Amino acid sequence: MTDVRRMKANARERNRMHGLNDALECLRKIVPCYSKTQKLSKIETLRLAKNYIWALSEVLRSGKAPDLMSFVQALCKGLSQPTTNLVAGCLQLNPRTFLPEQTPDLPVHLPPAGAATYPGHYSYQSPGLTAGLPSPPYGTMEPSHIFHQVKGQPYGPLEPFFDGVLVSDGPAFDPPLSPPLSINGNFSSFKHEAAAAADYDKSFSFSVHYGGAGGAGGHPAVYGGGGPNPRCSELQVDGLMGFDGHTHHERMMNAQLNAIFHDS
DNA sequence: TAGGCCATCTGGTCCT
DNA sequence: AGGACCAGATGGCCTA
Repeated sequence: MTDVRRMKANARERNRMHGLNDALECLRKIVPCYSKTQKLSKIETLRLAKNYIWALSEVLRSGKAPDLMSFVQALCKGLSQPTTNLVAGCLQLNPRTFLPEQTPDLPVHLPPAGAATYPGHYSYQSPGLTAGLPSPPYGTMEPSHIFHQVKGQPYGPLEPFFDGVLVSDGPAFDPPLSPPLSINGNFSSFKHEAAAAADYDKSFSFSVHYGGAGGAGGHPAVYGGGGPNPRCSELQVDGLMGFDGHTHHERMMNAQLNAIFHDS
């Protein structure tokens, strides 16, 4: 191969890998626990994404709001200890509470009671939960990032699962960097849980939210203060990274999910 | 210093 | 023939 052809091939390969990395960066922002300062490695991003998809599939399959412990356990399956700690840190979880066999003697550093906090989201408190914990600042993840807020109820049916597990008091290191994704779904509308659903919205209303910039729950750094991320064009085309909440893609997803749940 | 992660280069293979 | 894709090799950077 001539030098010119080789150089052109190298440039193409570089470009291709940049595209791959851009897509991976988009994936990092979609999976739970996105942090600009503590980036997940490529392999950990893929593992976490796989676990996230699996966990959400299980939620859809079972039609029930899962408990937080099971969900986080599923998220952390196969992840390295530092990544597990990061996920735990994002959720204000003590890894020992959901991975007892893995981390039997982890030191726990919980924030002092009454410390300042960002209203409405849970943040991680330094120092790290374990010796292997990456340095702060950590990413943060609202409970609603995983599950949803039911009408008129701050964190809906999952709120009890956060009791004694999550710590909502404590200084925040970062505004939430993960897209404040929430899956709006009233799992309690199934027949066997009809009673519990009495106070909830009876109609299924699934939607995936990527909140706009601004406010403590916003995403200004990632989304450039309201503009789309040019690196995620393939997602924008489909509307997944939209700012207005209800894109075509999202409506399609809602329709499909609603169909699934109404058929069941 | 070792190990992990990453970007880049390179040659091979497959497809259009 | 040229481009896309892939995997191996290599070297740099960072952290424990």
